[in-house]
Amino acid sequence: MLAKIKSARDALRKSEQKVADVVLADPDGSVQSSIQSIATKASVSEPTVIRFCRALDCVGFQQFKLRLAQDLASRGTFFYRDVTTDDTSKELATKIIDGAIASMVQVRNQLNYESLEQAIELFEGCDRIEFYGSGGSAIVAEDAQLKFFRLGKPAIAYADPHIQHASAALLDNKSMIVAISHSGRSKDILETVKIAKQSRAKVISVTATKSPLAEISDVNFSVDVDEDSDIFSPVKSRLAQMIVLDILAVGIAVKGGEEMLQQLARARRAIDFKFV
Amino acid sequence: MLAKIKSARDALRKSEQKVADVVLADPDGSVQSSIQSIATKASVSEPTVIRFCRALDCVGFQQFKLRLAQDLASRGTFFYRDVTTDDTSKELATKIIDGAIASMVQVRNQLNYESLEQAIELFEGCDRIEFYGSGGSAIVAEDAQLKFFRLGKPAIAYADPHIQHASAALLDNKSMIVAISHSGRSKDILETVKIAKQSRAKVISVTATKSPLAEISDVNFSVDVDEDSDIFSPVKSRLAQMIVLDILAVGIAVKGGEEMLQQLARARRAIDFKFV
DNA sequence: ATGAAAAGTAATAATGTTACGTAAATTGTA
DNA sequence: TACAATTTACGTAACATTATTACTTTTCAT
Repeated sequence: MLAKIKSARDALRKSEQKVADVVLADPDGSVQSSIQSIATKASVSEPTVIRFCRALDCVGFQQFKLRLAQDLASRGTFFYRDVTTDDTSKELATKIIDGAIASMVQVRNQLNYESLEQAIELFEGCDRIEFYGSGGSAIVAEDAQLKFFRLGKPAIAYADPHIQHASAALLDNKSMIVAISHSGRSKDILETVKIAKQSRAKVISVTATKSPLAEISDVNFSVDVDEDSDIFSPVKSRLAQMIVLDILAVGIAVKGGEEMLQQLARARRAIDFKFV
Repeated sequence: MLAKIKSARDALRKSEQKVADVVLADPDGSVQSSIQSIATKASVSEPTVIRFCRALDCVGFQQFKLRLAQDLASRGTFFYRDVTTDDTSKELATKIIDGAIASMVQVRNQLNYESLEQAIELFEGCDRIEFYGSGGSAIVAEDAQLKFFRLGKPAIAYADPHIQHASAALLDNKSMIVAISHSGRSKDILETVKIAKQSRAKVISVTATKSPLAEISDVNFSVDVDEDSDIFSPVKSRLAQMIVLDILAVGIAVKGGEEMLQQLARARRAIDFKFV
């Protein structure tokens, strides 16, 4: 949630930003405050605080406070202290893994189940799915392709922006695309999505809350991870994105019932001869 | 908090016990309920619920809810239970994430730090590194390539077995290869590694303990993940492999000192213009 | 200058909390 | 044992706080 506020901050309205700053400055205090005291601290009106909460995908102030509280609680369990140059290899490994776990816990707490169900429904109405991502997100897109094509519909992943554009132009209203981006601000992916929308394809995104990409998507899965700790290696956001898409894939498989289960088993047996 | 309720339960008054039972029966639901709905569910009055909260050292219902929420967020059970077809989307997501976390914890417990240091040392003596993996492991290999080429040495990933063979034949004793495989029994990857060894390259593997692949490698990172639970989607072993390689990459970067840090920062700035 | 978006005011609804009274249980005394 | 006296448990209803909605004013961009 804290990461979510940080990444959404710039996309918020002026007085909502004031609220964001107040909360970020003292998260622990905020979870115990009423709407009134936060409004006063930020010198804004109370409805503005509510609007702020809504902008962060919460239904109201209470839910916002609960989520924030949970975020703070899980922060304490797995310290994601940054790696330093004088760590022993054991400390290093522990820090990295704990950081990864912390971001998974965050995903668990912030995942929007409505989005999940919407996405599943959209998928069922489509006859093909394409995954777009560049750089690190290209890995996630490919991983998703592997998962999804076992579900019985054509699934493709493109990393090259030019090919993404070309492919997006050829979609129709029975197509679904999944745009994956850490920041949600990559020009290439935004352009790709615009083209896909012109083709009337359904757009799912896996990116930062309130980012330009999230705003133009039909359904967004918010994945917000602290930038700071990514200096050495941006593995955390990638893991988070992968797990979100895994949940989506499994959700679809489960909805598909017995039939789809057998399909999955068949896909697995098909490669058995490859092993000693 | 849950434990607290349980142990305090018998010392509570009769109607407060009813409240305790309601909360214990559905803690997740309770944190989202109002005092009223809990009172109704327990067939007691609202003040009784407050008294119940006070008995648990909370100043009011709100504080109780916050504490309970934090408790739930940080409860570190993470026991993996298999996904079933009648899970709600929430249960499903929770199970998948818990499974992923469980496998991370497993990595943390079984990671061999000696192997880590050996691998770092081997890397320092090499002037190039290649990653080989097929199927799901190809994703991991590509991810590793992204991480490692920022460290200043040529890094390549190959998914195609034929190309792997060809490339492995062209290595020398200043080369390092990383073979990634879930089972460690893929004929293709075993063949690739044999060729690489003939070329005198150093062989690191990320695979199952005691598997054929592990046995013929110079250094192995054991990654063992339950097969059974992979029916729907084999994301867990992939996450585990990725995190192991991330630890290796960060370990190398940290050993590289200030110089390498600047290199990483440079790599990051180079793509800034891509964003809006 | 006009319209759309943003922020605030004031009324309303909901929720939590307190004060008080009644019923039940407990204790002491005849 | 019976019957008050006293304490404890619980609920009712009034109250206060807090969140939310509807509406108005302001601000900004065109």
